[in-house]
Amino acid sequence: MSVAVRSPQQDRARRTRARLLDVAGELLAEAGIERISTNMIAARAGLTPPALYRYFGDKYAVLEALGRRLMERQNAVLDAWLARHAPGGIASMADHIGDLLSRNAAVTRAEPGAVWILRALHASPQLVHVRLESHRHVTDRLVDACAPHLPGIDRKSLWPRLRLAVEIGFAADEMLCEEDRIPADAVRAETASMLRAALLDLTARLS
Amino acid sequence: MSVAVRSPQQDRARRTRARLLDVAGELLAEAGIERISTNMIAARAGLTPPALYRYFGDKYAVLEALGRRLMERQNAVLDAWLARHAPGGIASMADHIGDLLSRNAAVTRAEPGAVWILRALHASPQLVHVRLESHRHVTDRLVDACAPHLPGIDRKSLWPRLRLAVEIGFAADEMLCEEDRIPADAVRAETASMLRAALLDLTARLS
DNA sequence: TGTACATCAGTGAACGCGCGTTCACTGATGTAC
DNA sequence: TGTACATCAGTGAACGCGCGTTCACTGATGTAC
Repeated sequence: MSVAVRSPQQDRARRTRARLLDVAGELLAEAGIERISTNMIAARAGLTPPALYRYFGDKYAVLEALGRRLMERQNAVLDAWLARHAPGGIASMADHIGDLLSRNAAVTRAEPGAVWILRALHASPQLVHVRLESHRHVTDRLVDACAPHLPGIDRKSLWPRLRLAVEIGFAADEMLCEEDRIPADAVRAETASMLRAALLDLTARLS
Repeated sequence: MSVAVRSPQQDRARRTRARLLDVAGELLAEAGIERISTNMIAARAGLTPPALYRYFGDKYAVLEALGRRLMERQNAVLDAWLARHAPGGIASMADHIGDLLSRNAAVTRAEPGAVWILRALHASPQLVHVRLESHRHVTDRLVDACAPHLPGIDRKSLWPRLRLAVEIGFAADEMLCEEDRIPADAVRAETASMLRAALLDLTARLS
C-alpha cells in the first residue's frame, strides 16, 4: 500500500469501485481464491491494473472489502428482522427463524459468487478475522435482543449458545449452495426448528 | 501430469510421501491456500521440486491427497463409533453424539493444519468435490445405521436430515478451532444435545 | 555372505509465464466565476 | 451560459519475483545368485 487509499470522490469512481467488487466476486467463483489475481479483476472490470490500486491498497484489501460488503448486507437483513420480532420476545423470534434464514439466503443468492466470498473469508489466514468479527457482531446483536427476555440467564452463558446458533445458520446456508441432493426449503425449515428448540430450551430452563 | 504417478515401492518412498503431506498441512496453516506452492512444500520436506512430482500429478493432487487422508481418519472414527453404538438403536446413538464429536475433534487436532485442510477443501473449486463426497459418505453410513431402527421412515426423507446433522457437526468442530471466546467442551455438549433432540424427534414422529 | 544389476528415489538446472505492484503520465469531471 | 482550472480517475509500460513444471541425470535400495 504505497499511498493511502482515499474514498472515491466522483460518481464514476463509486461505480468503478462497485464494479471491481462485483467482478471480484464472479472471478472468485470461477477461479477460486488461489487463482484470482488483481490483473484478472482489473481486466474483467475493463480497467488496467494500476486503476485497481486507486481503490484498494492491495489484493487482500479487495477481498476484505468484498467480504465486508456482503456481511453488511446480511447484517441489514438481521437488523430488519430484529426490529420486527425482538419486541415479541423469545417465542416470537424462535417462531420466525425460518424467515431469517430465507431472507439471508436471498442476500447470498443475489451477490455474485457469494458462497465463494464466504469460503475465501474462511480459507485465507489474512481474511479469517473478517468473518469471525462479523459472526461475533451478529451474536452480540442477538444477545442484546434476547437478554432482556431472559432475566435469569447472564449474558456470559447466553453468548456461546447464540454464537453456536449463528454458526449453524450460516453453515446451513453455505451447505445448500453446494449440496444439490436435498431440498433447500425443507432443510431450512429443519434448521429453523432445531434452532427454535434450542432457543425455547433456554426459557424452559428458567421455570 | 506428464507421467502416471505410481504408488511408492520402497519404505523410504512411503515415508517421503507422508512427509510431503504433513508439510503441506503445516504450510497450508501458515500461508493459506493462495500462497502455498509446490516449491515451498518440497523445500520444507527437504526435497528438490521435481521429487514432489514423483508422488503427485500436480499441485491439486497434493491437496486432494491431504484432504482424503484426513477424511479417511475421520471415517475411521465414525466406523468405530458406529460399531459400538449402532447396535443399541437410535437412543444409544443419540446419547453418544458428544463422544463422536470429541473423538472427531481429537483427530482434527492431531493432524497438522487440519482446519486449514478442511477450509482449502471448501474454498477451492478444484477440491470441493472431495469434501462433498466425504460428507455424503458419512451421511450414507449414518442412514445405514439408523434406517433399520426407523421402519416408518423411508431413506429418502431420512437422508437430508442426517446430511444436515453431519454438516452441523463438522461446522461446530471448525468453529471451535477459530473462536476462542467459547469453551470447547460446553459447545460440543450443546451441539450434541441439539443433534440428539433432532434425532430423537425422528422416532417420536413415528408414535 | 558377497556382489552384480535392475529398479526406484531424488537432483541440478532450467523454462516460460503471470503474478503483484510502481512510475510518471494523460484524459475526464466538476466547479468557481 | 461559457470557460478556465483544480482535482480526480484511469493509462502504458515496465519491474523483479516466484510460480508450476519438465528434462536428462545420478545416487540409493533391494534382490537374485
